[in-house]
Amino acid sequence: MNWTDERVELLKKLWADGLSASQIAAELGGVTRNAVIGKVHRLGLSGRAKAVASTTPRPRKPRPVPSAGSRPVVVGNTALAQVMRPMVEPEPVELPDPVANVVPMAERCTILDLTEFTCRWPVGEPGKSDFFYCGSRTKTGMPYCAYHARIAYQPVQDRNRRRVAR
DNA sequence: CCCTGATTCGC
DNA sequence: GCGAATCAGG
Repeated sequence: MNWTDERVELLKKLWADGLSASQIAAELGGVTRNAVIGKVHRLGLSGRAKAVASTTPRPRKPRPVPSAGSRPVVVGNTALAQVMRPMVEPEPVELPDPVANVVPMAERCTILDLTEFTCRWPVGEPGKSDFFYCGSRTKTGMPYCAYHARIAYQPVQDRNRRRVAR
């Protein structure tokens, strides 16, 4: 997944909106929060709000590298994220939310698995085989994980705006 | 332990 | 240029 102009633009927007790097990474799909942060720095967008006052120059550390068999390292379910992204015609309302596809497979659970600390955000069609709950960890006392909470409590038109007019 | 951004440096 | 690994901090 390369940094197309469109993705960079979205990154800039979300960063300006104050979203965290991990949230932006989930929104973009196919990238980690490290990738987002790295890009932010390369774009010169860093220094948002409270710069972590690390006046102390961080000592560098030697990097032991696997060297031999370079492992693939799969990050998240990038496959699903990729499928969702290339939405050619943005239909206003009934689009499946790209959000649904950022939920890691490992976290997904049924209603029976839900606890006080698992995200209750439903994904898919209830009754269908692909239906599940997010299952990610929630903030204490919250019904949703940090990411879905943000969406759940966002005004509807605000949620749609991005898809419609981006 | 969860999370945040910052930084380095092999690729 | 990219981003994993790692850091410092909340």
